[in-house]
Amino acid sequence: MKKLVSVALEKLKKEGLRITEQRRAILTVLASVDQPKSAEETFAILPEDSCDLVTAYRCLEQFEKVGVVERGVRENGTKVYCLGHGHGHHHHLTCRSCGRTERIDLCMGTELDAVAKSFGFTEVTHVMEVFGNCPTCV
Amino acid sequence: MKKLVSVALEKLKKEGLRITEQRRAILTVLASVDQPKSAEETFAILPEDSCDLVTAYRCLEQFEKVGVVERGVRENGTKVYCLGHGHGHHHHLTCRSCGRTERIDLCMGTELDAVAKSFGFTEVTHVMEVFGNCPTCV
DNA sequence: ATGAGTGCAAATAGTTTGCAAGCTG
DNA sequence: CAGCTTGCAAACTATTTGCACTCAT
Repeated sequence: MKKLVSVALEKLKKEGLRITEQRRAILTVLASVDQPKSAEETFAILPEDSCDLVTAYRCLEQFEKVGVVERGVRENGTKVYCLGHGHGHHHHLTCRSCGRTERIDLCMGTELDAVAKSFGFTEVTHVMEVFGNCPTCV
Repeated sequence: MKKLVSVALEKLKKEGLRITEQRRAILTVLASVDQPKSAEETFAILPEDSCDLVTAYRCLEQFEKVGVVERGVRENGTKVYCLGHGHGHHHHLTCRSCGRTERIDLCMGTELDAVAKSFGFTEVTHVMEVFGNCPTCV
């Protein structure tokens, strides 16, 4: 998991962003969990006084901008972020009641790109989240 | 377009929901636009004093619960709703700057269902939105 | 030293809730 | 006429912004 953090930090540097204790802490949290987290959740896991909640929001936004983290959306609209798990783009299956998350590699990014481009759209991105009730929560 | 509204009203009745002027107005708006709208946007299009913004929120929530409308999420997390266009489940390609929306029939709901069920998840739903910059906005 | 990054306070956007009054079936 | 619906006010959650100060480079 340590590696994920240093790779991320490396990328930050490459993109001209500065490396601070706060950013290192946030990335460490994201690397230690296996599910996408919202800014507030990430903040809650952070060691006491690592940084301000606002900083968490700002950092995550920056991280996303340079591609260090991927952003998803919860069923209720909350934005969530996760490190690329070293495997780039992927999606998640999340339990509505307990939040348990499984990784899904299924993705039709290529097809979507093609369709979007046929409409003349550029810089195509997509958000996809799958929700359900997991076996232990039924 | 009129037909869409009456079909929807019919469904409401079948589900035990009451038919009011407010609901009719909201459905009429959704039927008249070809893109998913948020509660606030829908409210803004509504003829003056059709109903309260809160009512729009509540109605859309009810509509979704009984399957009269489908819910999606914008890139920024805003919830959006649209009538089924009479063709059930589908997705959208939305321009980030002007909001222009194209319908996409591409969907891997079946595959997602299968994967989710293999994890033991039930009541599987998914949210997918595609974003890009449309040709006239470049 | 200089501008990116941070903390704190306060403002926003979007949405939800409580409650009394109104209207539908 | 019972109870689903609505309107209004107010609370809330998630997120953003302004500004002075600090720290990484």
